[in-house]
Amino acid sequence: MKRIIMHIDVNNAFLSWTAVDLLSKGYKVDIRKIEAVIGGDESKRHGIVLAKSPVAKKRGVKTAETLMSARRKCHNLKIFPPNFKLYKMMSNAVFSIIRKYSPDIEIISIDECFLDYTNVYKMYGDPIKFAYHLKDEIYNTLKFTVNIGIANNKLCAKMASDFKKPNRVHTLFEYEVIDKIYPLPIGDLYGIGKSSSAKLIELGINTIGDLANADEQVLRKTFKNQTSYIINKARGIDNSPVNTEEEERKCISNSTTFSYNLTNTVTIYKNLQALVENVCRSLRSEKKYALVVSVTIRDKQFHTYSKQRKLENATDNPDEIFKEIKKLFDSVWDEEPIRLLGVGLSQLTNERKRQLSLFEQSEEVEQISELDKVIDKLKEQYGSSIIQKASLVDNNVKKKYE
DNA sequence: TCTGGGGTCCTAGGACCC
DNA sequence: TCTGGGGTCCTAGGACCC
Repeated sequence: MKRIIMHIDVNNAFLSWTAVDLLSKGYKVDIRKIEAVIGGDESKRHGIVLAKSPVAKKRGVKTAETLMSARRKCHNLKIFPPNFKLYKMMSNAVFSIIRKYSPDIEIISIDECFLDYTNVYKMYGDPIKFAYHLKDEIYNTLKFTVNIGIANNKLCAKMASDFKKPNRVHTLFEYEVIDKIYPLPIGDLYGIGKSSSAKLIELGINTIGDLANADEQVLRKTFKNQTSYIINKARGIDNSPVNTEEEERKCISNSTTFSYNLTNTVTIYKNLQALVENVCRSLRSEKKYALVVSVTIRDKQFHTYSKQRKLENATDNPDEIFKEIKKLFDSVWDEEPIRLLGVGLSQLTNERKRQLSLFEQSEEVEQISELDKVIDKLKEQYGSSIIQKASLVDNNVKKKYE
């Protein structure tokens, strides 16, 4: 028997969620119905579009474009700041409605998930009727709309939910693939971005159908061993299972774009240290240890480069990680003014796997870790400003005078 | 003109070993 | 003077997604 998979996607999630929040606070305008976007603070150089209203979209506003450019397209554009705490709450609310019907869901981002309907088919019946019911229940309960795509695999369910928006249910069953997606431009295929579509168009492949019928040997020169994978995607073939288990995190990172470019090493180190503290907090909350640490630098020309190093032993110790980060930074920075700094941890393990040297006391290592855990607890209860390492108590962190 | 932040996965080249 | 081939690990960077 064929699987039945649904993909549930909140329409313009950040903007819808902010709209609902504003209306609940007495705001008179539904920002979904005007030229509006959710965007960062331009004075902090975070000035890009995170989400757009359908009206703004009609005027050509695209996600991730600059607010400056969006304003040129919409002369009455209203810009609202993001509220990630609110978004997390809204996200949890929608997933818990879906989870009432089946535990077989895979959450793939803050605003979308897959539901494997196969096992509950007998219980709830016709998937299309069910999808309409679910969509309406979400709207009636939470006051925002979703799109639902129904198909025989995840890829097609995802493609289907991306058809006409908002507030729609679409199907893309195996027998509908040729009619419904073969005519679409190649860039509409999930996983084919700007770079790959440019290469494909160069090869005369303009639609998903062109790719589905392409000569594998010809594509192999460009796409190597990804070739049959992307051709299968164009044909709507995807056997990946709905992954109910929460995936273990594979990396943790934190980065900041500064209001002003940094050149002063004292300020740079303080910011690197703050980034290290952040990633280490996440690391400890996951009860993991990192084997690889990396630093990323973006300079004022927007050139981005990085350096990483594998450690002898996995660690969650911020001082140890900061020492490495500082070394990596010193070895790679070319003294160009810095726009962004990032710190990353990867190859995460569940054990410290630490081979103690002869003179190292195991209790000492434990104590450091225990102290950090206590600090985390305090921060959790009283907010992150309650306690800071002495070296971080300095207003200069993230406030630049350069 | 201006361009966020957090992820995952893949490739390519060099080092190193047998 | 001419110089194998695999295999694995590490690092840098790019592509793609939301």
